Amino acid sequence: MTTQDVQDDLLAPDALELRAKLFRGLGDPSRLAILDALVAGERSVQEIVAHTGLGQPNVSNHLRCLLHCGLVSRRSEGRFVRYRLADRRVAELIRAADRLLASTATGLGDCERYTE
Amino acid sequence: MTTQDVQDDLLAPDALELRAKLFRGLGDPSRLAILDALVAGERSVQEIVAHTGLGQPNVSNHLRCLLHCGLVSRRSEGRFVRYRLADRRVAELIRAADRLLASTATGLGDCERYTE
DNA sequence: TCGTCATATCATTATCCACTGATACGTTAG
DNA sequence: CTAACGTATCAGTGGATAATGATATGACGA
Repeated sequence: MTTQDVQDDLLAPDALELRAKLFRGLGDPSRLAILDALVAGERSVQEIVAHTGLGQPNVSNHLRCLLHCGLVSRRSEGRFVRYRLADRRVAELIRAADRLLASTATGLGDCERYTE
Repeated sequence: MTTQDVQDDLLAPDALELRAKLFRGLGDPSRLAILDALVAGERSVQEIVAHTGLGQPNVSNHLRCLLHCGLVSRRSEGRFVRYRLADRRVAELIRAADRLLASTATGLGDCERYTE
């Protein structure tokens, strides 16, 4: 078994880092609330502010982050900017997480590691 | 539209928190490495240490966390404890994330918000 | 019974990351 | 052209979370 064969069994470190980044990106309640607002369709920043209850600069900053990593897309319409999910698999990933939460990962309710 | 109707359009705050916790739980490179080691099947703590290169107390602590939230399960075999993924949907969630990374969320490579 | 091995626990420390408030920027209407 | 509206930017502050090293605990073998 060559070194390459050994390595084939391991995930490349940067692939692991990318996964971690994606999950960390989704690990923020504010960004999840924003994505949840977008599951229903295209929305403006103000509509998202109203939907989530978050502050406008906060929403704008998170949207910039989500846009940069490619989870959402945007188009301008005069002074309004409308955001949407870039791919329906974003919603699918969140639904897959929900199914796991409902069936297996039931201990998160009384998790002591993460604050509520 | 009653208050209840309004609420129906919003995700319950604690449902959002649970999602955030699950994703934060997966947002750690060490825990992802551990889960990746378990995708291949049941392993002992030492095997996971060898596979991931992480310290033994570190692996043990993360396994405790994963066990508590329900993502992995364990069985004792003498002085050895063997861990495995509690549900194949854990691996499916990770694969769904990988597909998103490969196709849409391509900006995470040069993400400035999260360290590498 | 005791030493060894495998695993678990925890305090300390260091690092990571989100929100606010003020304000800048672009578009629109009068 | 200017004020108002919608959105974007950012420094400062505060809170969250992971790894280490030492050590405790339980099982096993001689």
